[in-house]
Amino acid sequence: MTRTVFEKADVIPLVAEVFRELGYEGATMSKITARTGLSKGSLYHFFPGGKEEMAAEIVADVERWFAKRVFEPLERDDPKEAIAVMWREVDAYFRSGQRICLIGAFALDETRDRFAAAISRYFRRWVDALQDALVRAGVPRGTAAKLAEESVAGIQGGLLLARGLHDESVFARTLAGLEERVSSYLPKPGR
Amino acid sequence: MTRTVFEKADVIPLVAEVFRELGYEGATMSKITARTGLSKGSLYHFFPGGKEEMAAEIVADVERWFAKRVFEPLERDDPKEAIAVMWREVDAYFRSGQRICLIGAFALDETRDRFAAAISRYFRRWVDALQDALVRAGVPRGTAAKLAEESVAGIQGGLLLARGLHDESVFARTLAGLEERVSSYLPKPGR
DNA sequence: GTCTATACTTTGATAGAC
DNA sequence: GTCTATCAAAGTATAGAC
Repeated sequence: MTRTVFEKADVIPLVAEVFRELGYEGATMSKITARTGLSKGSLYHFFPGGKEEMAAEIVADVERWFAKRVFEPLERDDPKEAIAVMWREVDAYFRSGQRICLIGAFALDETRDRFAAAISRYFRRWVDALQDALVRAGVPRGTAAKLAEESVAGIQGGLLLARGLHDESVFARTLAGLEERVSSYLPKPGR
Repeated sequence: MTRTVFEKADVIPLVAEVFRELGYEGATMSKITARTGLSKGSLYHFFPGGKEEMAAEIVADVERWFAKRVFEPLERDDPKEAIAVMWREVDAYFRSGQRICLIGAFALDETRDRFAAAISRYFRRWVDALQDALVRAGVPRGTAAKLAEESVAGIQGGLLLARGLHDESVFARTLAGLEERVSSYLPKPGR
């Protein structure tokens, strides 16, 4: 008999995928046990607070991932390079449009109110970090603010439309279009 | 004693608002009765098929609304004028960012699979109608395709980001940015 | 077309054995 | 740390009176 023993760090991404696919309300305990292979006993062992605690930890985990791979580079590294890294990381994270943004999905219904602070912090930091990088790259502040907001919204919209149309290539084109547009505003050898 | 008697046509927008706010799974019968004031008896009278039938009729209703106010004008009327009408109607429909797109929200989780055909038809027609109008307005086909996809994705992303940030002005800026961008591609007195 | 009362299922959560 | 068994609450849906 094979028995798999998990640590919490292994469990989070597993459960996260279920919430991502089904949404907060759709992710029932029985669906989570069925799709992860973990029993209710195990799940409540890791998350005594139940669903709410699970989702909160998942949101925090997503936030940490983006902070490390996207936000911090934008805030700290060479801006043009960090922006290039962003397009690459975002494409990989969302599996070129096959995956949606869990935090974006939570934002759309009243699930938002449960995690309002974390959700707005996530989007706020993304927009601000991108804007900051653009300014450091030489883009005027006002233009940078517009481009940053447009990019984050565009990414979310591209994911949504790709899913709605059952056509992941929509996301690839969205990302390529945004990258080209942003690049055209970068001074020097950009355009 | 006041007793309100409804017709189905009055009930649909009422119930639609609950689905829009709570999502398909979040919109439980008791929440629907609580928020609409209609009892379960009335609801099952109008929708014998229960939740699934309600949501299907709501999706069809949204589709009809957009067909009449947005898609048909884009397909039929003076293209530049129809595009201008689109920005105006979309802003009004989504209450300048205070409301989200029910069909977009359905697209994000597995609710999509229940209504896959209607959802993809809605987005497909929107993108195609806009592209068609742009072509008729003199924009090259490839550019028009890109702009149309970008606009529909942008609108959805703007709604999502506005909600995530608790800041409806994001949607106003998104819409203004898209309109300006699209206009810049229109020949003649556009730019 | 409205409603309340009821049947039955699923849900979230707990207890306790291994 | 894993699991199964159990419970109260909430879920969908139905029946039938007005």
